[in-house]
Amino acid sequence: MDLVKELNDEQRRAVEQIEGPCMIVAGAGSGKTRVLTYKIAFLIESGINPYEMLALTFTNKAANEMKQRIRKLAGANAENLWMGTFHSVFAKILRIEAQHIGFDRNFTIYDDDDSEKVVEGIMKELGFSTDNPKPRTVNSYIKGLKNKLILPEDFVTVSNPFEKIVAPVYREYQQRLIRNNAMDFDDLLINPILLFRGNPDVLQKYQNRFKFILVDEYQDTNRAQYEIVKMLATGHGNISVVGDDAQSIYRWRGAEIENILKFETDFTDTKVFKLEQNYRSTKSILSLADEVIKNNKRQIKKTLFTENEEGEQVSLTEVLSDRDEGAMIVKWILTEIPNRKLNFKDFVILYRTNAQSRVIEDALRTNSIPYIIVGGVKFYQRKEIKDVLAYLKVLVNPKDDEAMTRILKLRDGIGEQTVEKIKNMAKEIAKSIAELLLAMLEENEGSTKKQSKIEAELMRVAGILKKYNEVKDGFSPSELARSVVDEIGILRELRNEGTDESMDRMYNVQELLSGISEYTDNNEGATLEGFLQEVSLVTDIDKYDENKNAVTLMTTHSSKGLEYPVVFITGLEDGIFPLSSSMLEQEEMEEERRLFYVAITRAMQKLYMTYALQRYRFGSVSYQMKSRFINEIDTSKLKYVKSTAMTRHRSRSVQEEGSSIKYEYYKDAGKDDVLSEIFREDVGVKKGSVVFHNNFGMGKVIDVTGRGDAKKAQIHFEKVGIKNIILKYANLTLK
DNA sequence: TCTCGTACGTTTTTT
DNA sequence: ACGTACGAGA
Repeated sequence: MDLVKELNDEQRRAVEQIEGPCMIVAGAGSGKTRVLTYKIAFLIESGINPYEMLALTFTNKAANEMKQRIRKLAGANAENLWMGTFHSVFAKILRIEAQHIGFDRNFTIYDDDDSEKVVEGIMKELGFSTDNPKPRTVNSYIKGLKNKLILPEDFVTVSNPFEKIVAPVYREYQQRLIRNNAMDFDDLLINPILLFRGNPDVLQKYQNRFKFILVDEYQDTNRAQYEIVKMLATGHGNISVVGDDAQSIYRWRGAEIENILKFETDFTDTKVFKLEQNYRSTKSILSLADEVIKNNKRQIKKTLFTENEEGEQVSLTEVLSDRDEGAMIVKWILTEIPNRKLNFKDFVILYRTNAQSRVIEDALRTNSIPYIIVGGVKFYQRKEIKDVLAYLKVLVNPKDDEAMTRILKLRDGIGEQTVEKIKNMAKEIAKSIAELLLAMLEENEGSTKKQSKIEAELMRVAGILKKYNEVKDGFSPSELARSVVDEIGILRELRNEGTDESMDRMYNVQELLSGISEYTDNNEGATLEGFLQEVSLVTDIDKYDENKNAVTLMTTHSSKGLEYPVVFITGLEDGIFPLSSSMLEQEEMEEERRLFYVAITRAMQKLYMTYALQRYRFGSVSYQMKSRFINEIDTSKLKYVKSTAMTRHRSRSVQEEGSSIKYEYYKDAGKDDVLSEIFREDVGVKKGSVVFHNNFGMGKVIDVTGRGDAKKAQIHFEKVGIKNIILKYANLTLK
């Protein structure tokens, strides 16, 4: 490992700073990951046992990538390193220490949907209406409290009517989770704190174990994460954090930008390193980013610079509609690919909300451009997947009444009423539903009493549980899952349904099974518990394969930490970016601006930005104004174009009263329609015309062959001689 | 309890 | 545009 050669001076200094608190403020594209991985490798080379290090990242993907890189640098030594997201690392620790805080080690992890269901159930039980406030509102308020580390017992002196509902629900919610032997995402961070507070010896154990702590994306840590880090680092004080306050975009989830702003005062004798050289972007992209972010007041002072070339001007385009936006992007992709010798995978299309992806997908699909979409409806949140997982969850954790409720409701003839009855019966004998049903099964054994249909169904479920409880230890997770899926006949059921959606669902279940097989094969001694935990904590971005040759679509949030040669930032409209609900408070506006900054700084070579004058929102046309962020930048430095209609206008007039915009929205225009519209420049390309090509310059057309997509021209260029050009890709201009 | 129709609200962003 | 949640009727 040659630190001097691989790193710049500041990076190297940051890497070599071994002891004490260390804050690395790393501007976008400044080699943050590089520094972090080298630092860990350097620690290992300096003789520090990887077993004594804890590295915390924001996504599993970041953790896996870093692990790989460290392995390359430090070899097998790196194996015992603890590296992962806060959530996964502390889930692991909590399983080990579960008994100290009243849980079993096989606790279930509840996602947001699960939490909301629990909240809804409690609200009904306590006699609150679920119309106003909605369970969802109450749940997210509770999450907010938990993020701020306000426990139920701290939340008693409440004043307003809303909080008077929240307080008892919150209280009961936490108790319910303990009863179900379950933790939600926030508990995975709060419970370590309770564990450490209540058990100083346990805290000491981990303080002694983790002698070196490194935290990535420190600007996005919340109160609980901050407390954990502080507790663990107390004593040795060997804590390195890496982050960029300008890229803090998770305030809504409880992230406190203050954590990074006050790090220096939190930890005495902090060494601060600022990575200010950007290796990613062109000068023109970086200067735009700078222009945007300087409108924010609160930030750590730093000046980003780059030695990269000036590059092409950033492009800003006004399009008429969301559809035009898609068509425009298609056009750009098809011209950039030959121009820059790029592949589909070199492009990313960013948007503020997932809902915006749809129109863009349409444009890509009609033009046969391969794409992958990150985020949106998550695989493990799908109904059919949750249904199967519910069985596995109950087998692992028989106290999980939420999963059990789900199972029961799937059975024929069992509905709300029956579940209510069963729940109450279980409550009376202080048992979980699964425990109760198993006990009933035992009792009924050998009895000849005639069962009602409902009883029979209940006993069938109990029978399945009993059967698999008995054999589960001898089965691998994949064998068990396969067998359970067969038993409940969900694949057959979905196939018989025969609709397109049901077939999709069937494939999803099959995909789940292969996922479990893969997990079983890749992890020695794989357990069902392990798989379920992984499932709860992976996200789309973790599974995202950058090597697949396809255009990527994702939200700006998901793009953090990634880079692409060509970036499209779409929907730069007031109300969308910045999002309207964020336009009230100064703090939130600054966060939106940081998000815009993140989007800009993903780009390496070329950045395209677009806004549409109108787009479909909530099923009807809404007229949009360009983003206020655009007014904050000097558009004369950009290539600013107001485009004319791209897509065919027909079939539906959407002109509205009082609007000066007459616009007919096209519908169902086929691929050829769009292409010929987009590439209408091509129409005039014929023998003898003089044309201009972005790469080759001026030339004269010698011959034209083929038609449609395959239309080619033989052109004699002044500079490079004769070339055969596929017009579809070339974007020639007539002179 | 289920099934079908309709009305309604949804769109932030994610571990 | 879409999914879901709820009510009426079976």
